[in-house]
Amino acid sequence: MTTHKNRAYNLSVSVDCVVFGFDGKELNILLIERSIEENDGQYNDKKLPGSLIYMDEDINEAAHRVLFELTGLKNIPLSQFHSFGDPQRTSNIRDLHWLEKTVHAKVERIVTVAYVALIKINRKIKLNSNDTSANWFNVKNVCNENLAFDHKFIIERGLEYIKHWLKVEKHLIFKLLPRKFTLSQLRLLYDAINQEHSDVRNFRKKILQDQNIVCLDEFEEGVPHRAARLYKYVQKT
Amino acid sequence: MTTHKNRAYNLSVSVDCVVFGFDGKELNILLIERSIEENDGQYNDKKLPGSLIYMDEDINEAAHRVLFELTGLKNIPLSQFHSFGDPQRTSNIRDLHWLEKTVHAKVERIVTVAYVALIKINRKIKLNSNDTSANWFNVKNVCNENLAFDHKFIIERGLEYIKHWLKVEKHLIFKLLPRKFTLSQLRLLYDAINQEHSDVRNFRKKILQDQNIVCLDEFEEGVPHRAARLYKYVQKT
DNA sequence: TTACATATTGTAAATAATACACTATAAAGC
DNA sequence: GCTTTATAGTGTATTATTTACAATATGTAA
Repeated sequence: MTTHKNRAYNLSVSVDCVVFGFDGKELNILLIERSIEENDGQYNDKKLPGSLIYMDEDINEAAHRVLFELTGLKNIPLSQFHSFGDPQRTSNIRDLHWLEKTVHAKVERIVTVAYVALIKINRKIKLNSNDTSANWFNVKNVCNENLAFDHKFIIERGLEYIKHWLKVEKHLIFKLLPRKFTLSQLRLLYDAINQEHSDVRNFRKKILQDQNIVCLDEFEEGVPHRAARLYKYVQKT
Repeated sequence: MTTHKNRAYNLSVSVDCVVFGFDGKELNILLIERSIEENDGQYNDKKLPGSLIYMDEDINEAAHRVLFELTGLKNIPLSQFHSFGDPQRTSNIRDLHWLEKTVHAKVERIVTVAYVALIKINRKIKLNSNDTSANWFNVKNVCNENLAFDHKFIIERGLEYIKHWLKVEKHLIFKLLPRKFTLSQLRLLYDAINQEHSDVRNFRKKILQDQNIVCLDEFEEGVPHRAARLYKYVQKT
């Protein structure tokens, strides 16, 4: 067993937000693109919206603050899902230098508390700042991207978490859809999250049992084929 | 919104273990009883097995180490379930003083990462040390106990977590039972966790579908009535 | 021998899940 | 206006799962 000399009362705690959106076809995730100036040129990569918490700040509040600061998103229901505390997760010198420059302080080790959120993809995202900008990226392609720290791992765990979570709390899925949606959109979203291909008729049958899903007298517009009926989700007591 | 002056790079991170056991009738939890000497006499309360992590220690490793140090339990499968980071959770002066005395250091604020475990209640627990001792307590009565920090809240969340978790990963429940168990024990455990009263026949029918539960040619002994058959759980591929 | 306590067993009804293929409607191209 | 194309929308039969419900069996103790 390793021997440990010091109790850790001078490490840092951060929050990271794994925010999912749905573009009608595929699941997307909100990432911060960053540019790092280096001796041998510029280095570009992506990271989760996240930062260190303040000394007198609740971690949940911190998650909301950080998400707002980096993306402009406000009042997003964030759910804590896991904390990551491998000492090696901050071992990449590039990440550490960037962070120390950003927070103007020496950072030794960071334990991060990760949150997930499901939001509508058409929400307005903050405009680019000097060296970072927030954007949506297809979750499927994330494995090919350059990601900071252990953020690729955190995203995978976040994805597992929502998959599991939506099995139990089915209504949460509507947070990813526009207020008025078609049953095809809903089905494609189900299938995107659960990586399956569900039967159209059985899906409609099951879904329409839910009294919270109400049929509207409106139809989608601007499609080059028969327009689908719109539905909305209303939470009933 | 509150204004925050300092990034937190000098706070502490702890781990706390919510360890459940089953005594055949009720769900129990492993708590540390502690005695605090004060000017006006002795103060007794209980706390979760937990402590600060070391500076170069993984949080999962820390949870195992701390549980071993405080209870003597080794190789317990611990699952992280939530982190608690309200700055007010360490606002009780008595808790803070006790902790600072224990770790020989000044502590300002602690974010704790909580873990759950399900274990057999007959596992040997470490003998009492000078001012603390680990013991089993009925979960139902925990709300009437004196508990340190926000440990009452953490236990409630831990209980919700295992309830939810056992719905998905049903085999985990066997970690709470002796290797050989009766179907009544299993049913009482189910009911204790889920706060329900299941039908004897339907329960047996459903349970015995599981090929991993195998019927033994042995019966319980020393009961003042018809002895029940024993079963064991074997993980099959 | 009886009282007591818990173990053990089956069936019918209701509900939920699955498999499966054709018609309807709107826009676009000709 | 006719055809093509693309997606919307619909029903039924089969199987699997869940639920409700009560009498007999077997051991100890009085």
